[in-house]
Amino acid sequence: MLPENYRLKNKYAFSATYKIQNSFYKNGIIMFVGKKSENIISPKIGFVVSKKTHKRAVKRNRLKRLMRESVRLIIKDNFDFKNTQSIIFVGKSQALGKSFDEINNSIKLLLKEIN
RNA sequence: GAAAGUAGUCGGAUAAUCGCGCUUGAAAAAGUGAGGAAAGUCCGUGCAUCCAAGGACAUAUCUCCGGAGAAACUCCGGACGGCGUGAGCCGGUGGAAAGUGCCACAGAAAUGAAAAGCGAACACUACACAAGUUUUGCAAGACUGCCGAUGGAAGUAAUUCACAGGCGAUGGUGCAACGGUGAGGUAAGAGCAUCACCAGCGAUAUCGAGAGAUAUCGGCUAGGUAAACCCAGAUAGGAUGCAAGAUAGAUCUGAAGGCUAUAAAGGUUGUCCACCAACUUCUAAGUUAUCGCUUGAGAUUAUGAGUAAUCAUAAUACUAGACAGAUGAUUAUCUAGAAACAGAACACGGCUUAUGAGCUACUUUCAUUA
RNA sequence: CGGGAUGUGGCGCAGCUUGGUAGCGCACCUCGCUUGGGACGAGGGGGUCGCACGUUCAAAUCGUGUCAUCCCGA
Repeated sequence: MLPENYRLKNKYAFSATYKIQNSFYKNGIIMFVGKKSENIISPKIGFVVSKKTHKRAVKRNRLKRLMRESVRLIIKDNFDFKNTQSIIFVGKSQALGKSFDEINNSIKLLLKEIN
């Protein structure tokens, strides 16, 4: 898990982020970007791989962990999120079974889209 | 040496860097962190709340015997049946001489077996006869087949008879035709108070705790289907599942109408009796925390009892407990050049299914050599 | 976590209760009709009933297990 101030937690935060409908797609990963506001130190980030993507829990967990690890390394490099409140990454079936390098590149490309 | 069977084991390891959950601690830090199936949810329980604590019927589940177990579509040992050359494996395995139903097609007949048909009159088709169709009647005396002993008829006789009589063998149909195969026997035949072997039924004796096994005798035979209804026996308080539920805090508001009669409607198990509760309109609020939560019908080791499942006693350690939900990423080396199936969400006992590369023990069959 | 349903030609559905013949519509192929096409008419092909085992003389149908898909409740 990410450090506690980076976690996107409750149901209202998730649905609020989805409602903005500001999304980007790359290699089986969809990124939803939430509102912007001043005085935000760290963005809240959530990861979703639904049961419809794959039936087996092991494969869903694997994709989620790879995405989380990639984001963790990016945060460590002091990436500038430009005062974004919340971000959600949704894994789709095209991303299943890919290596860490492929996932990492996709997420880096997606995060460049934030303005 | 090859091919099998059974039981068990293993379920990646090491190092470096960057990280996560929980516990302890003031902090630094230390400890600890998925499975053999955690899966499917197919059974059975604990635990929790609510209803009932009264009765009847219905309903559901189970079904060889003994034992184990909290219970189980559970396990162990045995019996019987089936499969396999064998080691072994598989089996929802009570009752069809209580009753009902079903057994397609074929066949005379599918279960009180047997009608393998026959005769006559009238009508129709037809010129008529022959022949056919239809209708009606008949009940073991008749018909097809086998036989011609006995009796009868014909004939000198051999012999013949759609004569009486005897028989249910043979042929055909079908999964199945009121025991099977062979011999004797007979005119031909037949379980035929004839025989041998076998199946089945009943009785008796012996062995066994029992399922059952073995032997002898008897009469001389009763179709299949209960994973069709059913019968018999046994068992079962019901509903809802940890998002159960408990505690604390916040909220849970306020107002008006209705609450007499009839009918209808809700809940408690499917029904009945019986019992319990209540509605409508306007209006207000709603991102909580802790417990339940892991010390247990537990685990490991040893000893004892038992064929075994399992049980008893003693010692040892405490070993995930999250809540957008922890076990990860990268690199290198190795087993084996690329590690399968797969992720705890209250817990436990089973069953079922998925699974890479090997290893160990015992057993069987075949081949080769001595 | 709990509950329910479905699986049958290429597609959508009957048949299962009460076991013996797998059928209907659309689509497909051939022929006819037409100057040609469509429509119409006639004829034809194609499925072993998701999979496995069992009960039975006989299974799409009955029983058990298993796989997949869909839906509902908290």
